[in-house]
Parts: sequence; C-alpha cells; structure tokens
Amino acid sequence: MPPRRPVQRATINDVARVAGVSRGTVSRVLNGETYVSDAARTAVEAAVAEVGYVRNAAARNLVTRQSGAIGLIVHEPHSLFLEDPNIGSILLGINAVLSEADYQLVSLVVDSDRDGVRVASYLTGGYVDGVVIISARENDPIGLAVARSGLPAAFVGHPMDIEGVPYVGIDNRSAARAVTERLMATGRQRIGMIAAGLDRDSGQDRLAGFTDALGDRFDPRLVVEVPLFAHSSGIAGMRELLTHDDRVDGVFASSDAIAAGALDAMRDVGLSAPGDIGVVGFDDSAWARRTQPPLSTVHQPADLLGRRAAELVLAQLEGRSVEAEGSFLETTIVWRDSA
Amino acid sequence: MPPRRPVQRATINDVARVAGVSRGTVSRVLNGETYVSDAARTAVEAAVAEVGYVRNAAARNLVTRQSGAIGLIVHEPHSLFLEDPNIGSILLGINAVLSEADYQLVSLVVDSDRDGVRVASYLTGGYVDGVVIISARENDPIGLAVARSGLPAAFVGHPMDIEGVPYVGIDNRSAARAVTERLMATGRQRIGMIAAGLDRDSGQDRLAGFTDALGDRFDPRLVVEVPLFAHSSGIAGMRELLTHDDRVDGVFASSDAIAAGALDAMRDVGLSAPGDIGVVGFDDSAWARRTQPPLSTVHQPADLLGRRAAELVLAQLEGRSVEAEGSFLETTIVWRDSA
DNA sequence: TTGTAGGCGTTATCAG
DNA sequence: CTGATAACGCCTACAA
Repeated sequence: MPPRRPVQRATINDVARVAGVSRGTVSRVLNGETYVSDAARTAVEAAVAEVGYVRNAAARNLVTRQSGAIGLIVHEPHSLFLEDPNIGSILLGINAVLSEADYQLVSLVVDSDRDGVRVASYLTGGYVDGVVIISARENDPIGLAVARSGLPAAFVGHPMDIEGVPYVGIDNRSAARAVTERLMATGRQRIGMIAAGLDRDSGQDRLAGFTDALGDRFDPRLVVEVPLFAHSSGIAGMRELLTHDDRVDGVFASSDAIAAGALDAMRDVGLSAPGDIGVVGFDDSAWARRTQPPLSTVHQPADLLGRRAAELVLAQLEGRSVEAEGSFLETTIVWRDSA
Repeated sequence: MPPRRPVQRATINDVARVAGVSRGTVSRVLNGETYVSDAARTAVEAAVAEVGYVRNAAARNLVTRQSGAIGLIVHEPHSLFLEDPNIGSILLGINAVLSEADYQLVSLVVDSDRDGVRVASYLTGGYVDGVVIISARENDPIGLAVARSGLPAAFVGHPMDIEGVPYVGIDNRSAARAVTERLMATGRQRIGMIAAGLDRDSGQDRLAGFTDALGDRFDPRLVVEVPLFAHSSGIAGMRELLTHDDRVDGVFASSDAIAAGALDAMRDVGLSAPGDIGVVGFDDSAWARRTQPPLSTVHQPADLLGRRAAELVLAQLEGRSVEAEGSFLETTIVWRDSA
C-alpha cells in the first residue's frame, strides 16, 4: 500500500476567510477569550469544522514559548525496566494530576547512550515545559543537564549528586530498618540480606537500614550483593547466601521480586518459609500476594509518589516556590506469611 | 525553595553576532551542511559554546514541518497497563529502531476520556511525525483520528474496524489452535478455556482458535469469559469453570497471567497441574517460568513486533510504500511442565 | 467587539 | 562560500 501522508492542513487564514472575519478574531475564539460576539463565534466554529482546521502546535509554541507538555524520563537498565513494579503506578499517578491540569505527559525512555543525548536535546529544545525524572543514578548525564537547564523539574528518588531540584521519595533507610526489626522480633538469630542496586540511593539506603537494625549483630558475611532488583537475582542471591552460611534463618530482600526468587531457590533445596527461613521483601508489588506463601514486605505508595512529583512541577510552572527541596512519603509494613 | 525557571536562551542571532557571521551561515553549520569554510565553522562552534546556544525546536519545526518525534499510544484499562507483559518489550523494540534512525520516541498513555482528546490533538497538532498504536480496541477514538489524519502510522495488533493503516501482529487464532491441539494430544478429554479480552481482536481470535481445535468436541459451557488478561481474572475464571464442571482435565488460558491465577485457584482446592488438569497459557511472559510448575505456553515475539511496527512507520516517513497492509510474525509453542 | 500588523527563531531561496 | 530576505502559522498589543 502507498505511504500515508499527512493531509494538507488548513490555517487560521482559511478559517478567517470562510468565516468572513479576521485572523485575530479566529484566534480569539480558538483560545476561548472573552470579547467575541456570539455571531463571530458561531461563524468561526462552523468554519473550523468546514475546513477541518487543527491548530499548528509549532507555530503556537513558538510565540507562546510553551508546549503544554511535560516529560517523564525513565532510564533503567533494559531488563529492569521490564521488571520494575513501581514505574507503572508512578506513571499513572503523574499522568492523573497532569491530565487534570491539562498538560500532556510524554514519556521518554533512555536505553542507550545515544538515547541519552537525543533525550537531553529534546528536553532543552523546548518540546516540554517541565520534567520529572525517575530513578536517576549518580553521575547521570540527563539529570545533570536538566538541573543545569533551569527547566521546572522534580525527581522521584534523590540522586545524591544533584542539588537545587526538588524531589519526593520514601525513607528507604528507616523502612528497611523497621522491616528488619520486625523480622528480628520473630526470633530469628541469623539474618542475611540480598542487596540490590547499590549504585543508587534506594539500594544503598536499604542496606544501611538493615545494618542499623542489626547493630552489633550485623555480620557482613551475611550480605550478598546482586546487580538487579529482579527475580533472577533473588535466586542467585539466595543460593550464594546459603553457600556462605547454611544456618541462616531470616532474609531481608531488597525487593519483592528478589524475595520471590529467594523463595524459589529455597524450595529447590527443600527449604520453606516461614518454617526454615523467614523472608521479607520490599515494595508490596504484585509479586507480594502471589508468592507462596505471600510476602511480608514494605508498602511503597508509588501512585502517590508520582502525584507529588507532578504537583512539584506544576507548582514551579505556576511560579510558586516549593517548601522544601525534598520530602518523604510514609511507608507501611505489610505482614503476611513469609515471615 | 524558589521555582526553577528556564534560563533565557540565546538565539541564532546571538551566535551570529559573536561569531561575526550571518544567521544563514550559523544555520548551515548547525545543520552540518557542506559549503561552509573551516574558518566559519570553527568560529560558529566556538560562539555556540560561548553563548550556550540550544536550538529552538518550535521555530525549527514550524519551518521544516517536521518534529523528529514519533508517538507511541498505549491505552489499556488502568490495571491492565500495569500487568501487560508485552508492552515493555514492544516499547523497547520500537525505541531501538527509531533511535537508530535518530527519531525520538514519545510515549503517551491514555487512561481516561480526557486523556483521549488531549492525546488526539497532540498527535494531529504536529508534535509528532508518525505514530504507532498498541492494542487499539474497536471503535477507538484515537485510532480513528489517526487513521483519518493521514499521519504515517502502524498498529501493533489489528483493530477490526480500521482500514488503510498497516499493522503487524501474530496469528492469534492459529497459535491458539496449535497450543490447544497440543494439549488435546496429551490425552485430555474435557478441555475448558478461560477467555479474556473479547472486546479486542487478540481475545476474540484466541477463542476462535480454541474452538477450531476442538471441532465437534467443543462445548460452550466450558468457556468462561473474564474481563482482563490478569492473574486475578485467572483465579476467578478457574473457580467458575470448576463450578460449571468438575471433570475438566485441561484448560487453555488466554494469557500466562490468567494461567498463573488458574494454577493458584486449583491449588486452593487441592488440584494440581499437570496431574489433575493440564494448563496452557499464552505469551511466554515472565510469568511462565515462575509458576509452579512452569507453564506450557505460546511464545510471542514482542520485541520484534515493536521493531516491525517502527519500520513500517519509518518506511512511510521516507515515502516508501509498504508491501502489504498487515503481516504476521511467527509464534512458537514452548512446552514446559504445566501440561 | 474587531481588524491590522509586528514578531517569535529557523530554514531556505537567491543573488553576490 | 556567504549574506540578505522572505516565509512558516500563530498570538497579541494597539488602534479603531
């Protein structure tokens, strides 16, 4: 079949001619301004329909210096992107508040260095009026570019090396500490951790919270590091942990996916939770209710995180200043049957 | 903290002044055109760095009538969006080929009617040069608007009520038939189906394939309809099926998530796979390898689906015509232990 | 309430 | 190779 080609577009001039008014008047009704006669308005509306007019965004953006769009930057290592249980909820949360304010959310994924430079120039080129960035890592080129651009922005999570950009997050450290303490309270004596994402604040903080909780009972040999917050990392991590020490009776996993993998690895060697080992996760994602047994974990308000980030950007767009640079949302422990 | 405000931007005029050349020359080096002296080029580059120039996209788009961006429309019922195992892979596939061609992929989710109209005008307003649409349903306003707009486009999946827009998909009907036949070959006598998404072609076709395979042995009472391709629907569907007929010994689920739910529902009543009931799924998503036992299912080449769709759009952008309106990619049966 | 006209920042045409 | 000089489509004072 022949290639599709955009049809020739009608301009304000065409509408004006058909409606028998001036371009100025057409523009005014298009923008819903007051001071237009009913006669003019109806004539214009009819003409718009007749010629099939749609406004040219580029021309409008050029003069108004606004796009009405807000970018969402998602960069995760390929595989993680497909796994992360929070991104979807955060996205929907952002979209909900932006939609309400009539902004168009556009999501940009960066999956390679090439993507990175293209996205950076998209952002600074004027395609968007603001941006929210998810899971920036240290030394993140896009985060840096945005910070420098002065573009109204907000982070979900807090990249440690960037200042002057507001953010919302959860207190990973306190939450990790709390859930670990809860696990200790069940009487476990040798508690290990499968720690992922140590190249970002969330991963680091969860490990720190774990350490906090254990105090002098902390034994570094019971911490195994894995690269991803993924199920496969959970399997590998649990195997490694059991190799190091087969008397482990409790495990804190950096994420529910990891915890699920750990449970599977345990079953493979005839161990079960909570009987042999108490296992707790993090996220309260879809995984949590589907493992056998269901996971005790930390509930993370992903949707709300998105909403708050969006509100932060909106505030700046409206010239309002935001109270504090960063704020943390409450997490809660959800205790099920895995520990 | 005070609101962030975009810094005042330098224009081509500023660069021209600093470099001591004309705007025309600046524009030429910016666009990497030939016929510019080395002297001019270096002077301009230095000036660009000095004044921190970044090109204004709106102005450029206005005159070139292009944006360099391509939209990806995702509309799923809220919950499904979070569950769909294919969307991520399709997205990454599309992005890979578009990135290669230096196009910026921008994803737009429609999660409400309000989103729908905003997205439609975003698309037709010139923000994008082309669009790929995932999982359009019948009577889909955006699909219709795009079809009408003449915008280079491609569908992943085939909305039955839209013609003239190329698409790529899989042959859901044949695949469903094949996997059902495979299930029959294991000797199952009473095979039921948990059918989801009957408001879209994929859901309809999977049911049709199931019916094809069974032939006269088809019994409509063994088909239970559920709304979503989700785990929760699988639980509900399996319970209903067992209520209808407790002698069922085989089940074809419309998706892996459903199959996983079915497995859980079975376990709740003391049934297991493949011993009591053989269960097969569809998608070969992450679910498939994590259920107990792992699922026998249909592998769907999601990444490739995305790549092909992107290529379809690219072809039209370059004015090439596409061979056929629709094409189907190969699926393969992956036989594991659930049947 | 309406028309007129200038300008937003770039690209592109056309002499030089 | 380079510099003027029109557009591109729209918004917005300003004048009427």
